[in-house]
Amino acid sequence: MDEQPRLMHSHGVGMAGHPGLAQHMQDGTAGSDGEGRKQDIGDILQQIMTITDQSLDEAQARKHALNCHRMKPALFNVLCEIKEKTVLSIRGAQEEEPPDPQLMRLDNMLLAEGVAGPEKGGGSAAAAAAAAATGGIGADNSAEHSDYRAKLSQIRQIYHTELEKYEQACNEFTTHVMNLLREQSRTRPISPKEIERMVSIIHRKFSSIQMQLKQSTCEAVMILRSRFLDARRKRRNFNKQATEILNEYFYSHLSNPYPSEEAKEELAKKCGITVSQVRKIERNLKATGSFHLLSRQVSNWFGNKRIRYKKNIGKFQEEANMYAARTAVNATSVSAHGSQANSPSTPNSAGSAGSFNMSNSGDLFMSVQSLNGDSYQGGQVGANIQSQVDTLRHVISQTGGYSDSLAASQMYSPQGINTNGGWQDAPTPSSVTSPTEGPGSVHSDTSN
DNA sequence: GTCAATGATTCGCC
DNA sequence: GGCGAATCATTGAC
Repeated sequence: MDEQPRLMHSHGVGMAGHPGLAQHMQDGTAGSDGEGRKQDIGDILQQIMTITDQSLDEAQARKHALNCHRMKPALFNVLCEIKEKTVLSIRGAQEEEPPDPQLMRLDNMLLAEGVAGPEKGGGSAAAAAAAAATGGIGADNSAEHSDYRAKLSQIRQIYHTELEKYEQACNEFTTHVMNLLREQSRTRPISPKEIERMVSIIHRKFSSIQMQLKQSTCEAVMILRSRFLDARRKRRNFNKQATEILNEYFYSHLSNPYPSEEAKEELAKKCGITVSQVRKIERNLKATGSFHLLSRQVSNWFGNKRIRYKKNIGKFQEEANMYAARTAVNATSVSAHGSQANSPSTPNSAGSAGSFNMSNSGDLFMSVQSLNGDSYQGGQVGANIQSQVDTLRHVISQTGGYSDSLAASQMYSPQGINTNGGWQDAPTPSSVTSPTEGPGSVHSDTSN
């Protein structure tokens, strides 16, 4: 096989038309027998076209014959020209792609997280930034912090190792392909531009793999952050007292268990929201001027309670009975004492605004009274009658022969959940007091 | 370790 | 913006 360089640039391509062929023809083979040459070219093309239909041995033999053919250099040049034109037309549309916005986002995020870019404390800085962003992690969580930093540093290390591997693999593969193409250029027309294009394709492929690596790293960082910083991870069960307060309210307002914002705040205060939670909330209140956070946990609790109660009334029957009985006792007490409810001398009377004192854990009944609004509403005992009646009805029904839980659960339906699955008589939640109050009703005492 | 309970979040709807 | 519903994630009992 001849050893002349077959890269297209070395063939002096550039004449109009088919200069390679023309050159060959001018080299003494043109002019005399034009018909014979046409026949030759026709034969060569025919052989090329049918080469894939032949067996390997046959093809090899034909290939050898083609390589030795006197017209081969000219044909080779023609093919080079055609190919170059085609490749250039393809390339035209692919020049200078803009940077991928997704890749930019990933890069920015990795930089922000301290995974990409110079070390400069890397994970530590990111952990500190994350902590600052959440604002909820103090010195008491320094152990978790160091753990977080360690894990982030681990991610960073893995990311850089993998990145190096990818870059190395990319370079190796590019070199390999270039060598291969140079080798193949001996037997088929391959232009340097084509090689260049192939290299850029390889780089694009590897950069897409790199993007996957960056994506995975981002995901890992996100998971790590959620693992250490997600509020859900800080979940603590409410203490028994708080649960009882909330349950008292829920079951005593079963016909409309939608506490107003004020009621939620009041409940939140009265429940055992931890000191740190309260402090955090207070900080937020100062910073934002919003009072919604204060009752967020209460809202969550009621949201969960409503849906879980509705889903499985039977399961909550016993609990409902217990709280209903307490409230019933409360109601009975209210009825029995009648006017005394307004007496300033009565601990839970109007005179004791904000006297809802759950520190006296033995006085749940009192708590219910307060929560039902008696002590807030300045003697509007009647305003709370509806919820008391609700629970009384329930207790009376319970003692009236409902033994199976299904029947018992159905018993609740008319007073609480309607047939559509919604809460019956559920107007816009207004206050901590009975739903029978007007929509605009608010506590007279929210200073507590 | 399993599993039920439960607080918190997310999403779609109104 | 609040709610219901679904889901996640943790706790605590066993």
